[in-house]
Amino acid sequence: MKTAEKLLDAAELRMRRGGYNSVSFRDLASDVNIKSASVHYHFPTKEAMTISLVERYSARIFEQLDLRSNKAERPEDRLAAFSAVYEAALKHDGAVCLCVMLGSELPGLPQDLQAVVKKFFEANIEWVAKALPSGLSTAEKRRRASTYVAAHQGAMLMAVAVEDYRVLGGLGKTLVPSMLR
Amino acid sequence: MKTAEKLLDAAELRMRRGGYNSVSFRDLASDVNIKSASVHYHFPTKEAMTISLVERYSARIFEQLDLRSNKAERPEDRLAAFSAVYEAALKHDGAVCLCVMLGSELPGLPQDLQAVVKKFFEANIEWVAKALPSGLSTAEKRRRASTYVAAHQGAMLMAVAVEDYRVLGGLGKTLVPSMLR
DNA sequence: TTGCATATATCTATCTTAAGGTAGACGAGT
DNA sequence: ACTCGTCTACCTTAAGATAGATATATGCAA
Repeated sequence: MKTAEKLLDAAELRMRRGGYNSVSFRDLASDVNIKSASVHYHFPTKEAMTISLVERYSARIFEQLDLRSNKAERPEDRLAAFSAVYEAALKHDGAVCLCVMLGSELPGLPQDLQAVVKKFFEANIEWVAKALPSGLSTAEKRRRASTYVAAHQGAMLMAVAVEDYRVLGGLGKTLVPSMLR
Repeated sequence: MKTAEKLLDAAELRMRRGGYNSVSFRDLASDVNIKSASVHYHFPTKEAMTISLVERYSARIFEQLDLRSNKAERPEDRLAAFSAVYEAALKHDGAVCLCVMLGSELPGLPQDLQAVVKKFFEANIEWVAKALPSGLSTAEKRRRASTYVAAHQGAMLMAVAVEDYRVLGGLGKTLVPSMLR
């Protein structure tokens, strides 16, 4: 596998566990058995690397959302697909969504990075809003979608904090009815 | 006001904006017009200071929860009080809950600090669980309470990220019915 | 085929900045 | 005299970043 990809893998894992400031080029370098200075060959700065990382992560999430929902027609099935994607990510990697970490640190992050993180959240809200019943107004859809996304982000955070992954699992059951009502 | 309190105020604001790693003794010192070495007179280490901070913060939150709910008997009113406390905190300070920040960085924090942050989350879940209708089983109460707390934590995060505080405002309306059903 | 040139990917060595923390002096109030 | 709160000066560690040397593989021309 290419070194750049390996670096992104290492960075993703670390960042999803400890956030932007917990990741150092030295750690990443030792993860892939090179020296920290060599990391700059692949990514000029830490900000640039993280932007690449968010973009790769975002693409993967939306790919999976499409995959899991392409046969789902009913709103409740599409919402369930959304939950499933994040539940799978949490369980598979034992770490929260990358943008939960970056979102919480947002004001302290470099400008351009802030922008791509915000874009990720907006895209999530839009995806969920589109999944909601067509009878609702645009504003109401957006309100509910924000709630739904927020609940998932928060649930991942709590699940790791209290070490109980069921927090995320219980979400759909509890939340979906209020989304469709 | 005492210097120690002023330091905690400064630390709280900074930590709620940027997390544990974004706070330095030098910044805090300059916030209250002393030198960074003097901070160690009031708090021996950064970890100790942050533990004090979380304890002060936790006490304040639960004080306000009791205050806003002492006349509330019905579950929906007590849940509304919970939402109101965090909405007020978000709007007043323009920053998320302290433990959203610390919770997201949890694995990278010093051990003793981790413990008090977890305790805060547990206490929140318990408070909400107690507010739920008495007809529900203990397990079901806990599941719903976790969801409710998680949704609020996530909503604060998203509200700041997408710069739209209504994300938190809309929570109660959307969520409370599913809590009581 | 030989031989030089270029691109790729890494290295060593070093710089600068900032962090948490410590030791010990100093001055003001009791 | 003693305590409180602050100071100056310093230590150690780690971070992001840069410069320039080095090795290897690829491509191309004589």
